[in-house]
Amino acid sequence: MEQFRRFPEEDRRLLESLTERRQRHYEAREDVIREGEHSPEIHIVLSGLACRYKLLENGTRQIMAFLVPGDPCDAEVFILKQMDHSIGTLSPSLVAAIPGEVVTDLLLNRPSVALALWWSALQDEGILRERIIDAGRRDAYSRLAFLIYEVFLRLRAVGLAEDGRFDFPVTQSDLADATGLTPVHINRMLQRLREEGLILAEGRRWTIRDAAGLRQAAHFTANHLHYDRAHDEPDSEAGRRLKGLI
Amino acid sequence: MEQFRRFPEEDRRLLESLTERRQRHYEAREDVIREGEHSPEIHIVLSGLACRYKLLENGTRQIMAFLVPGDPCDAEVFILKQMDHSIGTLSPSLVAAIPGEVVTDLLLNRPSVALALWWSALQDEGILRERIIDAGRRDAYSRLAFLIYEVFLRLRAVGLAEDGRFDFPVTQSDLADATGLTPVHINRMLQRLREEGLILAEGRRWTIRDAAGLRQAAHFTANHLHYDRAHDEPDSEAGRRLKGLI
DNA sequence: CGATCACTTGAGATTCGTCAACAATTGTGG
DNA sequence: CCACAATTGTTGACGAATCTCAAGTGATCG
Repeated sequence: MEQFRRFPEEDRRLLESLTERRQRHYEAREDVIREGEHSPEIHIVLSGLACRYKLLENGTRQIMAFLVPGDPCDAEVFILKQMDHSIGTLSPSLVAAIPGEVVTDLLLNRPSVALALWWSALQDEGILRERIIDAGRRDAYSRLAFLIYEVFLRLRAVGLAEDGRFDFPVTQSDLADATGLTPVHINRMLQRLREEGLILAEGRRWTIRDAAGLRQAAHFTANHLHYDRAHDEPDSEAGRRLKGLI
Repeated sequence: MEQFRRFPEEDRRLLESLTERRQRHYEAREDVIREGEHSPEIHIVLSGLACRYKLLENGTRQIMAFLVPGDPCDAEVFILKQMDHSIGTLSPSLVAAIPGEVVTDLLLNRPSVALALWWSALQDEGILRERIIDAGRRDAYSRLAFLIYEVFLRLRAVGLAEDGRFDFPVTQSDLADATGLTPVHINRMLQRLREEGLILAEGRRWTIRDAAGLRQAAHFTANHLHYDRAHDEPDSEAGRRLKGLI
């Protein structure tokens, strides 16, 4: 959540204490919240890997986003009556629950947190848009490369990818559900990525062996992640405007 | 913008006067704002049809969303440094520009407007997610049916579709760019939709002839649009919480 | 040690894309 | 109002990407 702008020390401690108060451990493949449900609290992934998904009439599952540690899951139930999709874990995960009233209070009194939440929502949108391009205009090979590279970047941004190595506990079926391809085809494309020396996947442990090559295979351009002002740069105009706003 | 909750009369008048003050007419296929740009104002489509799109390296265009009258185009430049995609018109359109400071002021002092903007952003997200499913798991026929049905619903929600008839001034190429298909294939699928008596397209004027059939062809489930509490129902818990919030 | 789940491989079917030609419509200048 | 150009829509033949089905290998776990 600090990728848009660093929090004041006070806010960081406050958030840490909030996430420590109500935690729950989920097994792999458990639901955190289901389509149609409303929740009085919002959830934040602390460790593990989760995803937004939807079950379709024909029984297939579409994964619409991966959620890495630090990602808020369901800030939207706050405004909308119910979830229009489900959140489920892919690996054993630790998830914090923050009561709605507390979030209200944060939005009211902690502009840095409000800004971070807003930024997170906008980043989500950017990622979704990119995934549409991905699905619509790239072939299976690029699509898979894109997905892997994006997950890698996002994990690295939260300090979970050292030296191009990271845990990515998904099955080839999960990747199929996320890309809209079949497991069989995912398998073949993974082989190609491996043969070409771009990645290495040993069990759930992945390694990016040729980041530039992978990026190229994915036709990746990063500006949809809006990471570029992640640090202590002087605030932008908009940032300044909003700082005292909420 | 009132689909989530009606505005107080005062707010409505305020917004109307704001949109009247700075309007600009665009021809078909003009850009309102381009990828990479930052704008000191946000734009709202008043009439016509616009879209969010992105040009890819290979020269193709991906349309990620249609913007119908009432839709805010670029509320995000408010927070993010620059647009990660472009907004362009598809037909001659009237677009209002509202200066950033005014928006700041609205967010501060007009909870109903703040809520509407937030809701609009969340609805956008839902639509994007649905489009991912669309691209990933539906065949060309359903994809096209889905797109048409969704546009119809959104136009109807803003009073621009009487009796299943509405203006939808797009070429088959535009539809191809929006669905990730080729114009040729769009043509064939449109023929099929016509043959089956689901739709009628005479020039830019479209008619839904069999809404239920189209809905079925599209595998459409509407909850991602979150229209269900469009009217003067008692406020939800979240709505009440937020009312005094921003 | 057997069962289950994930992964791998091959062959054939299907959807959709590509290319190329042509028809219909719209727009434009004379 | 006409003639022509440009854009949009339509059609067919063919090829490529991806899916489906089916079988088999390999790991993991009780």
